[in-house]
Amino acid sequence: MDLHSLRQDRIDKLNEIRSIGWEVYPYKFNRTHTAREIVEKFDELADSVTVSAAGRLRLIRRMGKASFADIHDQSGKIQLYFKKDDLGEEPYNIFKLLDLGDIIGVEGVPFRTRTGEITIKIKRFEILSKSIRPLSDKWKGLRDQEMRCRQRYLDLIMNPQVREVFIMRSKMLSSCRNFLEERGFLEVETPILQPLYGGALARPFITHHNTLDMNLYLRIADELYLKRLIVGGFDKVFEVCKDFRNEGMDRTHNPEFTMIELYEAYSDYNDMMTLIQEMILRMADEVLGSRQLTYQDISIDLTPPWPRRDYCGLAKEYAGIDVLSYGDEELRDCLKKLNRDLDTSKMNRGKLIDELFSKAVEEHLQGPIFITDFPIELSPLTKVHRNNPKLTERFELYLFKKEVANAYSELNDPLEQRERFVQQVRWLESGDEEAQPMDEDFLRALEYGMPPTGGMGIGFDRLVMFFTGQPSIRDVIFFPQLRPEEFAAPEEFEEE
RNA sequence: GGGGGUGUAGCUCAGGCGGUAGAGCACCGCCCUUUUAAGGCGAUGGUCGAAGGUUCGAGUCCUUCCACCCUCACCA
Repeated sequence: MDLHSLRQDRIDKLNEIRSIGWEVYPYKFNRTHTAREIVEKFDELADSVTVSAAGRLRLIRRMGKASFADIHDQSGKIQLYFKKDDLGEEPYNIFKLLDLGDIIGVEGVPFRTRTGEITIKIKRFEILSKSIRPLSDKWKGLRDQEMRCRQRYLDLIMNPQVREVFIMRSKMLSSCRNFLEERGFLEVETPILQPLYGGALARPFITHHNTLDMNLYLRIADELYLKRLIVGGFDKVFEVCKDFRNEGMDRTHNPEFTMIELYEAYSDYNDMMTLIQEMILRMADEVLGSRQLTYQDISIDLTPPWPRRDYCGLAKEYAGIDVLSYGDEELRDCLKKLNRDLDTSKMNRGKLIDELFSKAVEEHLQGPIFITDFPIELSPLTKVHRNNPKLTERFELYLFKKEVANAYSELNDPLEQRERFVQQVRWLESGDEEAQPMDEDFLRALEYGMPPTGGMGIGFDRLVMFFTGQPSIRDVIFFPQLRPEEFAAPEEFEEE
């Protein structure tokens, strides 16, 4: 049967049910119990109490004058028993017109079948929503990766594990919020549409405001706005921010993604290390109930303290390179040795160092591990290291060879910040599309004085991937970006 | 952007060296009043991703294109 006939079949049934006088899309239904509650409270309810429940019909086993069916609600599933003698002639005939996927409300008494399954013996039922499109295979579910993303609702109906992943995502976010709020952090909201972008090294999305007749950028990070709030006297702030970066997409990158950024006045990057360690442990304890994190057959132990290794030391150990004393040309040569196809001619010093590190070192960082004290070229918004002017007080946290957090002692010297911006602008003008533009308004804010501050950004989607064992970022974002689909309208509308 | 893979019924998948398109589930009909992916009998259902080409003949071979997946490049 082709889709059109299957759909038309269901529309015909819908009309037949209506013609008998039953409502097909009513306004409301009163439930007394969820599926799970009926199972949990079965001893109090059995064979005596009339309960009502509602959900989507997922299986029907018809046996002539009596039938079993399973409905699913958010809590789980419950079996229903429809018996012609109990329901009467007309309702039982209506029941025969139901399809898998319909949403129904039922009323009846819980009992246990011969085989021991808790079941509602239906006295009365209502159709709450008639489904006119068939679900996927009842046993195999929905496998097609593309359809799973495009029609996430169908994925959620058919594949119960998917629901669990997103429930865990939600729990992780609450755990995070609770953790920060308990420590006096205030959740804030800052602009997504920004006249200037900044706070990270990435290419932005550009959009246009008609009334102002100006281009606006979708934010690539919140950093510069949150620091303005620190200037304004909020000592501890965080934001759960959707950021947008106009770059490649793959297993660990979606154009829009979620970052948790937080800033704490009178702290430095050492405090941030302690904080993220406690925060992730809290999530692990609350959401996983374990401090072992297993991802794709690799297990890591989150028991603190997590090792700290400095950036230059790791570069020396794994690449044999002394990042600080090498000149640009020497760095270029080293990079050529690691990857001869790479075009290094347009790379500035920051890019060269960054490239070397990710080629030679990253693969060793199973984690949890803090990489500390990055070269100054990589970190235009970070305070110079208190013991070494070529370094900055910055760290990245790695789990399973991937960066999941990035933090610094925030640069609060407005004059030095201006110089760093000038360098970025030079790189921007020489073709580095990821360098940052000058932000005079941000500099003006710093000139009023920002306290010493520790700040951090946490790649939330990746953290969810690792906690839930999902291989792709697309599995932890409800509606990941895909190319638009070509749509054919249902046949009955095609002529109009 | 480079390389590799996938695309066949509503869903999940088979289709050897080119010879009339297959299964399970779903759907439809009949039987069945405690089933468990209920069962039994029967029927329907296809622009084989799209467009070209080779051939007497293409799901199968060739070319181009589209979408998705993996991988590399780039980034977070």
